[in-house]
Amino acid sequence: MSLSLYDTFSREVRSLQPQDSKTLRFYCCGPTVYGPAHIGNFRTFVMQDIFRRVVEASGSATRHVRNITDVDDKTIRQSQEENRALSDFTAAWTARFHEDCTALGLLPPHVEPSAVEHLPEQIDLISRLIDKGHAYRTDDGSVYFDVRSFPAYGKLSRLAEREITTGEVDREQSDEYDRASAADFALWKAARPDDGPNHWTSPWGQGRPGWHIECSAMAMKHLGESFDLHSGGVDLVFPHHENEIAQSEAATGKTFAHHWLHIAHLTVEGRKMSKSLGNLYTLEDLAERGHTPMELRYVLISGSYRQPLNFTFDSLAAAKKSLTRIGNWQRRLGGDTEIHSTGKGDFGPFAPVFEALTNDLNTPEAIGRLHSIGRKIIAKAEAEELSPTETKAASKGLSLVLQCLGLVLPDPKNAISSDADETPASVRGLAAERFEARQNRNWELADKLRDQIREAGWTVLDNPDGFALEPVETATEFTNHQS
RNA sequence: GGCGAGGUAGCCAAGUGGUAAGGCCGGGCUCUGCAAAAGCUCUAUCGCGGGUUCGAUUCCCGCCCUCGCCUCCA
Repeated sequence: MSLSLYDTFSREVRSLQPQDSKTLRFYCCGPTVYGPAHIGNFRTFVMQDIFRRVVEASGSATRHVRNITDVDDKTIRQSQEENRALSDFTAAWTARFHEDCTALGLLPPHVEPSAVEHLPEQIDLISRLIDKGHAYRTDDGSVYFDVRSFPAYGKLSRLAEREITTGEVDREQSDEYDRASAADFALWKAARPDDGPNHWTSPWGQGRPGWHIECSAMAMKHLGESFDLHSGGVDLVFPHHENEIAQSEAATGKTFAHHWLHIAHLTVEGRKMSKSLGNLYTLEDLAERGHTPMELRYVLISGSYRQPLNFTFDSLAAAKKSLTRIGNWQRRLGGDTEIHSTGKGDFGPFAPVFEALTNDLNTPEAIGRLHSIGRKIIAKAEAEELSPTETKAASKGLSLVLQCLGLVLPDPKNAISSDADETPASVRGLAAERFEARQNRNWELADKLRDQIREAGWTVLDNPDGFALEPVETATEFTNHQS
């Protein structure tokens, strides 16, 4: 395996190797399930997915753990407001999250632990910290991590202690929990009246876990006390990951994660996403505008994960075009019928694409190379300068490379016969008739039938060997809706 | 204020100490009964000012501007 990857901790690009030289074990901070995830969240998950695919295609096995945060301020507050049981509430949003992930072609993690299902592990970890003098209980029954007991605190985000503790005064006032030092953070929060029934028994009384502790406990349980890589969005560097390091390493004395991967944020039309700006989009929002999840995936990988990426509806439209184009190449090369479960294999002429991915997951470079290599190959194919062997190699390489990128293109064969979708049989019948008319060079009838199909709300697109049908809206819906 | 990232064609976005990938849009062309696709092709000297160098967009300094994080937001 030869993947080099930027590491937030050392701040350099380092070669990544599984510690046991077989299985790369990594943890991803998952979603808080209190609403639909937005496209910015998915940038992180998509990049983590690419990471995994590249590792696996490089010949290493993976163990991928991504948690579900189903107990915290937001889930509790929101479920209370809606008068729903917390578990029902989070189960529904978890299901929605899974649907979105599937639509985006994300490989499911090997383990997807939930925070409420790991309370014993969290309580145990907190106890260890108290025993070692790294945590203390307050009068109200909460437990805090004592930042001063862990001198290395701040090493990931490189904040000197002085900076950590200044500027805390305002917030401390509004915080209902009392703590010894402003930088200390909650491991266990005592139950409050507005938590409703959402509290659990602990040695320190009724309450619930703090946010950070769940990831430490679950990562350790499913990956061991020391594992290969941890990742999340950049905003998690501080405080979340900093706190995870503190808790975990204070408890175990071992290096928590050996490599830290952080994905930069997505901006929308040049601005930070926020509810007040009304530019927080979900997959559903994009679908309403006629865009597919794969188009979004393409956009999300069109920039370097280390740089903020500017999402625009123009780029979504561009993605649609590019995907169509690549799909056509696939068809022209005859398609690749073999299944490549792990993405391992001979990339043939597309090897440089994969190579770009192993260089710090350079997805934009990979896409660039994919286009230039693909174009050349198709030109040769058109000129009939491609031998059957070369065609096969190109077809397989293209298929493998697309798999590494997680891009699933619509099967052109399905589009031609249009039997896999919800096209009405009547429309399909008309289109079939029209195809026959065209074969007989009966242009008059063909044009008439096309008009009829259009009246039924469908656009018919001719191919040399068949036809495709598209609803009229989606065929024309790619203008920029932003004002 | 602290820490960090960045300013590359109309838009999105890579990259390199030796005169800039790719995609979209736009122009030209080919093919196509029409329409749509598809294929080919054209379009930038890299925020500003210095410095180092034979040579900088790429390294250093200064300036201008944008953005992120700074306690629970991917």
